[in-house]
Parts: sequence; structure tokens; C-alpha cells
Amino acid sequence: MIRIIGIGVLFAMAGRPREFDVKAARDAAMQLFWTQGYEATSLNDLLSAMNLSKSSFYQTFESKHVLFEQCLARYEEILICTMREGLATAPNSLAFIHGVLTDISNETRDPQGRRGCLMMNTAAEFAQSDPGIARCVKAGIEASQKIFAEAVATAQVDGDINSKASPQALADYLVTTVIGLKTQVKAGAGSKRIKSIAELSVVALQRMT
Amino acid sequence: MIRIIGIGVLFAMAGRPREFDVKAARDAAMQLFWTQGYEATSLNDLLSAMNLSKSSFYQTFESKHVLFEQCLARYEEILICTMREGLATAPNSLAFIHGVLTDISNETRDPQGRRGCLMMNTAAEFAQSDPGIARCVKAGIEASQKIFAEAVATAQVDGDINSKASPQALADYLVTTVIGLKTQVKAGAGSKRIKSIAELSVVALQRMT
DNA sequence: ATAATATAGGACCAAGTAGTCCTTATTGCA
DNA sequence: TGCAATAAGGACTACTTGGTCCTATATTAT
Repeated sequence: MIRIIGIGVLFAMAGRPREFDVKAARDAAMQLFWTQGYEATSLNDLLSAMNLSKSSFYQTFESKHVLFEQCLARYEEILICTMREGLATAPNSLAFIHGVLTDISNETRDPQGRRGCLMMNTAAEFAQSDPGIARCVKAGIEASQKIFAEAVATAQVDGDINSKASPQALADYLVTTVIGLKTQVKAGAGSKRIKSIAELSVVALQRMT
Repeated sequence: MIRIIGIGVLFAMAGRPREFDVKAARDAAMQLFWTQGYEATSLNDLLSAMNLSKSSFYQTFESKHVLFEQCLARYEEILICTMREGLATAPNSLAFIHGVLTDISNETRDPQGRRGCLMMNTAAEFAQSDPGIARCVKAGIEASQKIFAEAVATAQVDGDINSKASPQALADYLVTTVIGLKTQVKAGAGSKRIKSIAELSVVALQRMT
């Protein structure tokens, strides 16, 4: 039996309630995909990490591929929220930008940090062969570029960045630098090196026209 | 029967001669790995592309994994040679650096160009799980960084780059930027955008201290 | 009680994986 | 002529893959 609650919200009645947290399970899957990549993550890996039986898995999530799409979307959501929050709470916009770049140097030590960025990893594994995934990755990059553009514009008002430069262009530059730094980390670069590149990039940013 | 020719060179005598070109076959494999990645390239894919029977394949190349290592090494060799040549033939060092960055914008159109860089793709797929591969990737990055450092040093002598800056540090910056740009291309960025980021980065480079 | 749903577990499937082995034919040198 | 090597092709192994289906049991609202 299906009951209508509110506007357009369907609620299936009766039956045994779900025992696990769908969001928590999906987050566990996201972590796995993030660490291992899509292909390298087998269904059994997922079932273990999500602590689900195959039955429950397929009843809740359509397929491995669909689950992955959800994980990617969720990752981007978290990424964007984190960035927004960082921008809002930073002492000023330049400090935010500086922080995003230099903090990457902290990811060098443990394997956890060396995973890189799920979006980028996905672009590398998939973007050529799966248009849907490619669109999703592109949207994520676009979104983070937008936040950087906001930050740049504010920093220009603050007088921290040359006002002649286009915030869009500088934001593109920043996204590119972040991607480069994260990939360097993944490839094994050390903390000191990453930090110095980040510092250099911020200085360069302030002098651009 | 094995005969010794020269110093330490072994030459197996008699027997039917090999009908295919080992180097050409390996290059074909390299192209495939480059386009599809390691896991996504099946043995059958390789046999087709290399135009070999399974027998010939395993007689000549130890395994898929060993072949991949050879392909990666070969890729890095070509990359370094190409860079050396570019640096040698460019009108000046800054023009070389400028060319390397801006030429990436030409890779945006066809899928061929959007493959990215085999080294980076490999770092993304493997670096965490295969120490040998990781070492090889790291060596390749190091080598290209060295060439950039040379170019920067010469450009400083030419007066095109501020002499106070460390060539090593600027070279790290350049490698990072190249990686970022190539990944952006892979993720679907357009030619114009890539070009403008590249130009911006070169201008920034010249002003660094 | 009944309907509806979720649970665990396992059987099962078709396909694909890298890799080994064997046969038979081919080719070149000594 | 015979040895040594390559070639093509297929049989075969042992394993993994994502995914379906079924059974039996548990839990809830009506």
C-alpha cells in the first residue's frame, strides 16, 4: 500500500523497516571508490565495507554503476559545501585561497590523503568513455571554479589581488593549480615541495593582471 | 645453441626468425594502455592491437604487467627526448616553456589528445598500490622537472625570468601546472580556457621571486 | 491474521580474466 | 637432414566479475 504524504511525497506503508542507514552505507561506498577507483572496487569489497548482504544491496541500490554515480554526486556536494564554509569562515578571501592550496601539503603523509580527489580520479578513469560521468565531473569542476571566482572577486575588493584581472580566469588558474598539486601528492611528492609550490602560486596570483 | 658476440652480448642461433617488430608491437601496446588504462585493457585488446597470437605474446613479453612497465618506461623516454629536443630547437628557453604550456590547448579537440599523459594516468590508477610503478612515475616526473629547471635557469640568464627565484622551485611549479592543464583537458575543458590559463601561468612565472 | 517489506544466505549464471600447455606447421642455419 | 626457434590456434585452467533468483525468516502497520 502506498500513501501520499504532503506534496508529491510517496511513502510505502507496512513491511519490515530498513535496518541500515542508506546514507552511511553510501558514504562507506564513496570512501572505497575514492581509495580504489571504480573498476578496482568489486561488489564484494562494497558489500563488506557497507556491511550489507547482496540482497539488501540490490534492493536499495540499482547497480554498482548507479551507486557510483550517487557517490560521485555526494562527493561533489561535500566538496562544494566544505569550500563554501571555508570561504565564509576564513578571515578574508585571500586567506581562504591560500589555505586551500597550502593545506594540500598536509595530505602527503598518510595513504588516506594520497587518494587524491574522487572527481579527478574519476575523470582519469572514466571521462573518456562515460558521457554521464563526464558531465558530472565537469559540473563539479565548474562549481568549485565558481567559488574560487567569488573568492577572487572579494579579494580584489580587499585590495589583495590586482583588480584588472578577470576573476573567472584567475579561478580557472586556481582550479588547475589545485588539480596539479593533488596529482603531485598522489604521485608521491613530499610535503615541503607541495607547500612551496602552493606558496609560489599564491604569490603569483596576487601579481597577475 | 648460443653464441657470444662482442662483450656480454648473447645471440641465440638458428630457429625461425621473429616475424614482427618487437618495438612496434610494444608501441602499439603503449598507445592502448595510454588510451584505456591498464585494467581496462584486456589481453585480447592487446593481442588485436599488437597483431600477435597469444603464443607469440607470451614468448616475447613475460606478462601483461611486465609489458606495461616497459611501455611506461618507453613513454617516459619519448617524453624526455621530445622535451630535450624542444628545448634545444626553441628560439629561447622562455619560448620553449611558453610552447609546452600553450600547446596543451591543442589537445582538446580529438579524443586522441584527451587521453592525458600516460604517466599521470598511471599515477592515478596505480601509484598507491604498486611501488615499482610508483617509482617509475616519480622518476619520469623528476626527469621532466629537471629539464624545466634547465630551461628556467637559461631564461634567467636571458633576463626573461627574475633571477632571484630558484630554478628548482619554478620547475616544480611548471610541472604542477602542466599536470593540472592536462587533467583539465581530460575533464573536458575547452581550448580557449586552457590557452588562457597557460598564458596566465607563463606571465606569473616571469614575475616570481 | 494478513499484507508488505526487509533480512541473510546461497545457488546459479554467463561472461570475462590472465595465463599455461599442446599440437602442428614454418623457417633458417649449420 | 636435422636442430632450434617462431608461428597460429585452440583447449584448458582456475578464478573473478556483476547480477538474478529463490528460500526462509523477521518485523512492522493495518
